[in-house]
Amino acid sequence: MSPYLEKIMKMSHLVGRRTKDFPRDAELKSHQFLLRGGYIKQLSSGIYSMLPICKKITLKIEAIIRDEMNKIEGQEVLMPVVMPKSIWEESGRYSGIGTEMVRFDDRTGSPHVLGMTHEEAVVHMVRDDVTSYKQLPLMIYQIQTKFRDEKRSRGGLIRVREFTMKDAYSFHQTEDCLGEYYQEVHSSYERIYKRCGLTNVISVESDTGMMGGKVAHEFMYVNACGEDTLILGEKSGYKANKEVASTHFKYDAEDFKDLQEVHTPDKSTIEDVSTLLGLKQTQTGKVVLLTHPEDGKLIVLLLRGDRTMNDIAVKKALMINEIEFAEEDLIKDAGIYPGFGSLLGIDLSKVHLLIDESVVDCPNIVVGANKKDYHVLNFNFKRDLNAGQIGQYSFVQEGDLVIDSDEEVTITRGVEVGNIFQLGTKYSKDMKATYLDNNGKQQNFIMGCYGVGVGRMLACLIEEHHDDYGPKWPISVAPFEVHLCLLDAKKEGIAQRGLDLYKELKAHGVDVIVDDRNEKTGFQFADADLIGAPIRMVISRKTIKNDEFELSLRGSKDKELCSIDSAVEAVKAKIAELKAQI
RNA sequence: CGGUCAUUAGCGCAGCCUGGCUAGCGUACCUGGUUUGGGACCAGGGGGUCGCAGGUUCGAAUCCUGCAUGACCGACCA
Repeated sequence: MSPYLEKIMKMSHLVGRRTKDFPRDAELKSHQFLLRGGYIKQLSSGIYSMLPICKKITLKIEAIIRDEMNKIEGQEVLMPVVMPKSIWEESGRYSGIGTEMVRFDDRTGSPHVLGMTHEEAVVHMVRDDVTSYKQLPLMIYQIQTKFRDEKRSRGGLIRVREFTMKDAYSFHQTEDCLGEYYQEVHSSYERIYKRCGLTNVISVESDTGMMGGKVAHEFMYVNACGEDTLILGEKSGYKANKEVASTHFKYDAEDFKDLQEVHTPDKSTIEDVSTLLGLKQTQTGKVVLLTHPEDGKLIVLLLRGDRTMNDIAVKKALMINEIEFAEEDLIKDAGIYPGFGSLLGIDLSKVHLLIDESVVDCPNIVVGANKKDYHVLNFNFKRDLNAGQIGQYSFVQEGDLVIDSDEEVTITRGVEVGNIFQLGTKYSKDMKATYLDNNGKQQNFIMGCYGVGVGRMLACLIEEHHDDYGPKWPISVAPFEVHLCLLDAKKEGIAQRGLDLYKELKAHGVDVIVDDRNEKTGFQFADADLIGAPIRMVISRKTIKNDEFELSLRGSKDKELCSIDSAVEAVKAKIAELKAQI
């Protein structure tokens, strides 16, 4: 081999500067170590370059994903990052998606977008190609770059604008077939996380969001740094994203008391009113006032005072994409007095009325009186209003009961590292993608789609596996299996013996990096800790005397001495041992 | 989208309030030497459009205006 090429994968030539300085803007451990270890370099907000050790980890994660996708008969493809506007118009999403999709014109002025997901592209790919039921079912996947112009990227690789995603799309004749395949993918995902060494992952029911469709699950890495809130019933096995979680309400029956006005000067917030009247916030009601984007009418949502509007549920109930808070004029038009708003005595035909389940049976609550400085005691929905569309329009909160159970919910946080959706025929209908069934009749494909965020998973792996000095990579995804430190490299032939061993290990397929720099022990060890290879080998003046090296695991104080002559066997045995543990 | 703060060498920062010689410190980097089991030491050295654009001034890293970029926090409670 050329002497120039031989320098590769030696610490002296590794690109990616490690530093003991803590980056100023990094809060999360994963973010700190990714920067301190020379894994990533930020180019812009939420846009990062990946340096060699990070790319190596990514390749290993991708190889595991690829292997699992192939096991469930996936066919790997590559779709473009840049797509013409036209296919996004076909699906109707061009106007449905907001500014998170980057739009631009090419040199001829024809409009294009950057792909943030690839349902449109895959349907375009398949619809003229797959024409017979005999070709179904099938699954197509890719590992590719997505760009989403997020409002706020943060936390290193946890939330970014440009990222690598494995996305897969399946096509079926029947809902049953989709349902079965969906379960296959679910199991496949469980194997992916396990093989990568990410253990604390659960799947939860989730919102279908911009994807459309009915059934959906998200795979959540459970950790406080997560941006999603999870609602769990530990005994009943209930698991859902807060966005779609349901609860149920139980109230002790009370006699309905008479409505009664009460003077509440300048007290317009729930907190002030409940304090003034000596009531709990659960004994109050409030209205949230919104504008309907299509007919411009006021939306009135009645909630128990302590609860928070679930905007996703509201949008779903009214089948709209956006909601905004109502302007004061619109509120007054409907006959509602801001700050003391109420539904008592207003013309209900002028508004969209949504009733949260929390108030339906909640007895004798305080609500606004619709005039300045007054509230009304003892409102009872069924007696005093009994109108509107009842549903769950508030988020589940601490103290709520798990649906169909008397257990209190457990609330925790998670990072979404994967998602699976049953799309049904949404895209195949909108984009006119059909095949001929065995009766020669045209049918729309029934579809599913399945995503895994590669970089986000990498960051979660650091969150799960690290100590004070750096990441402790599971051997299946580690940038190197073995980190070989040569101490006192100038002395007693250590450098030569070490580099020979390094070449021998490489020749036997061991993924090894050698620290060939003439650096102090602590300096080398600190770098080794930041790189986080699971196995460490050391050759030094002490060990070379008996032609030995020292073998230890990342983060462990236990060391054993082995003969260099039998190093390959010893290291391979250790690698096998670690792999067997995953 | 709103608020707050920031931007000076690869990284972390000082200098700015009160304008003034060649812009400084730590770390990292280069050369030579001594060192080597948890981030060594000595000597020498290289590296800066002080985020950008205007303005004030004899003179701007420093004062003023605008812009850009980034970070953090917030975004139902009428």
